[in-house]
Amino acid sequence: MSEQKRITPRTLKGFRDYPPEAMIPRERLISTARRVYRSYGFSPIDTPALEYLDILSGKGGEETDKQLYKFQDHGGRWVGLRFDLTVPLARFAAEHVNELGIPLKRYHIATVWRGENTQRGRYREFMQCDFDTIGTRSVAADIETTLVIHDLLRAIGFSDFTIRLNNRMVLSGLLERLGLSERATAVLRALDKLGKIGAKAVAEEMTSTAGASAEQAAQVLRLAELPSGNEEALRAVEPLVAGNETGQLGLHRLKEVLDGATAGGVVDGRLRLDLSIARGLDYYTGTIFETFLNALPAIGSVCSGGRYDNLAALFTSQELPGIGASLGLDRLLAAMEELGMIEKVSTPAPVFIPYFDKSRLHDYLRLASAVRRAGVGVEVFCDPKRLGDQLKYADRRGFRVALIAGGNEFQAGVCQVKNLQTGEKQDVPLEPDAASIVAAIKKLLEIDLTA
RNA sequence: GUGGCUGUAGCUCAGUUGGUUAGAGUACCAGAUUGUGGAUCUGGGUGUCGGGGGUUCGAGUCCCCUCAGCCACCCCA
Repeated sequence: MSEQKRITPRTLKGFRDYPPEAMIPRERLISTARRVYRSYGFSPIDTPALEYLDILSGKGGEETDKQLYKFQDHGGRWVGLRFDLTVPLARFAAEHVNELGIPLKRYHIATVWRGENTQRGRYREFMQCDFDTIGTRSVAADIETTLVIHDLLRAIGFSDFTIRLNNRMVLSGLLERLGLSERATAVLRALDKLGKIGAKAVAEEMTSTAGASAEQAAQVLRLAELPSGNEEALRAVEPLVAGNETGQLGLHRLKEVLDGATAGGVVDGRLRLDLSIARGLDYYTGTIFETFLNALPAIGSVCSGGRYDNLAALFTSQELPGIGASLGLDRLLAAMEELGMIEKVSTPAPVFIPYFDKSRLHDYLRLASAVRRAGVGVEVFCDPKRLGDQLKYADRRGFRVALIAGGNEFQAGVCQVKNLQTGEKQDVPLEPDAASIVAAIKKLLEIDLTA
């Protein structure tokens, strides 16, 4: 026998395997997002992972360019892996709006790649769950976007979170008045760090890096000192944008979004005006969102987005205004893991049937398929090992119910339905359609859900 | 991309100033039990000490490089 050369199994930095324990909550989150998006009428789309490089790098940020995974394909074409879902959406919209019509409401749940340094909740391959409404400037879309973010977080199981709301036009108006329009990007980038590094450090960065005067920096920072109540904050902003049309328009829209969200059922306190959020991406032009978990603000925004005037300017002369947001699935999962919200289960099926009596395989299979027909997942163990071992397996995987039947049960025409969480068991008549057994299972599963 | 910290069994970790054959708990596997698991008992170490090179009589331990993880910067989900 010759020695076989083995390759060390490993994954690239920032790329991960997802074992069942990780994949089950992941899939659950994806299906929650899908359900919420669909409930507002957003339709699914998908686009290729690989695009022509000029399409991806067209937007042109230097930072973006550095993070792009790019290479030449077999035909010598320069291609790249998408690093977000917005640029592919722009290309998609430019190609297909005329067939699909406006407004185009789509969601897109897919993997993206960024070759940047890794950190907790930050990977090189991760999944985004985007939804966007394209082709309208109506405030109704801004409000709806707010409601979707809110419903999404609620549906996932959070109640303690804050959606921070801002409008780029207010910032622009203020900067115009201060004569800082030229330096807007750098100033806003500094302002965006307010929550993290504090007012003093922000002021310093504004004067040193962004080239603002101390007086200008102080003026910008007054945004941070706004009262915490939304009504009061709105009133306080008024004098700051007085006489500036852009700023006033932005302020008006903020008010409309706040009122609309309240009408749509967003509880007071979950949506907060915060003029210090600026978002890194510079294609946002109006409403901006960032969502933080109050229990874990350090992990950053888990759902961000905003309004843009002209999504596809790079690809078409047709003007396509829109608004949307993106749920950071992997970041959110990292947060949920840390908050103990991830149930340790490695089976997606709730019911377990031990392969108990060697001669009864067909009976087990029949029973399993009857239960499946009733819409409940069942696993039949595949080796007739000792019952204790099989139950141990079921326990480790997180099964909720076991259907145990051996010679005694078959003789008596019953099946033992066992609650694996409490150990309680009961004998239930074994019928051809397993109706009584299904009823017993459903009852158990319901009780567990409400507990 | 820059800087700092870390890396020993699947997991959590111990391992003395460099010294012989690298340990514990837990998990896992096999069995005292051919009918009942989530804390019974018994047996089993499952390890390229992240990888490579160097110093040394001798390296898990010291030095260099590299890979990976965490933290900060940057940027962002």
